[in-house]
Amino acid sequence: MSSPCSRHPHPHRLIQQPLTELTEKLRSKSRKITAPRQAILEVLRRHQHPITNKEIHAALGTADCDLATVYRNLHTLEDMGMVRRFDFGDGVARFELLEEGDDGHHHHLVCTDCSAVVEVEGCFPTELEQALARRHGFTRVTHKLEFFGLCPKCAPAAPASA
Amino acid sequence: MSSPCSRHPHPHRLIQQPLTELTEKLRSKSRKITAPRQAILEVLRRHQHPITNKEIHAALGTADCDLATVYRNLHTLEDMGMVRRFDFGDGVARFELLEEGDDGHHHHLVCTDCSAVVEVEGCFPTELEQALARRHGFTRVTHKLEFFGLCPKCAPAAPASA
DNA sequence: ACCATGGATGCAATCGATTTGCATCCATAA
DNA sequence: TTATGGATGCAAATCGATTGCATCCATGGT
Repeated sequence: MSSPCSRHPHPHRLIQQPLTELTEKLRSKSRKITAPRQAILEVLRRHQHPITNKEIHAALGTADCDLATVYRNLHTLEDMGMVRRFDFGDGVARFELLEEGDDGHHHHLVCTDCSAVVEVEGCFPTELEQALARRHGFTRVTHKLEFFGLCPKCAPAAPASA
Repeated sequence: MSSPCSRHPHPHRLIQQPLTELTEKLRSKSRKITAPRQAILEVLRRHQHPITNKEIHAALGTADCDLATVYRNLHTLEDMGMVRRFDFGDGVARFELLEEGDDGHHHHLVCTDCSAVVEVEGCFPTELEQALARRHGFTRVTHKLEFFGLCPKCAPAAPASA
């Protein structure tokens, strides 16, 4: 779960939207613009990969706020459609800030060793999903999909040596 | 999370392998054949869909054994490749007993309302997975995929009325 | 600018799933 | 039959997440 690999930069999720626009969105939905809330949004804005409540809390630094407040705010932001929740199957929720108009539906390739994350471009073909829905009479069908493997830096041994 | 819908039978996962073969597999890997273990295997054998630790514990009935023992045994069985763990994203682990030679890789379509489960035939195209692995230098790439929606019995309103 | 008010926060307690320490037990091999 | 290491029961501990409650304060109305 530590991240030696996450050091090397992947070109993902550079949020262009300034903090002011984000807080404005809060105001427009009659949410108060508080210090903890702004700080949390700023942390999310700077992060390029899904981040946990605890990580957000740790990153808050000076603008310290209670961990429970972080949890509550992420629920709020999720309800507002400003962040998307991801589940990497390790029992910890992770969140990504969404740009205006982005529904955030995408997937990740996660290193099972160092937790390095690559955002997966493109998505699972929806035809299969629709066929599934039709075949079984389900409606409003969505899916959760994440890929797992060993990243280059965590690969077992040098491929060309020995 | 209750299951009004799970009543109507889906023709899935009828485990043919008798209990004796399963316990034999335990013996072959120098695992002791204890009463709790046999009872747990029998519960798993009868179940056609992923089942939680607590559900297994509840189903044990007479052959009551400690919940911690259920947890420990499912880890053991998972390590032995006899069961497969599934994650429906609700923070509870579920397990399916595997037939001899089955690696258990498949997916489910789960009703978000009543938790009815349909086993999804076929699997996500591995080409995309391999392309992903190649593109990012990952090895041993796998994936987790589950579908979610509303089952026919939980659908909002009668489609033909009103 | 002032006030009232409901949302927001801090703090501690609680919850639910899962794990673990430890003493005891027992299935199995010698 | 014995010893022995795995297995179990029980309780305590972990861990992520939620919640009750008193207090606070951002914001709208005046």
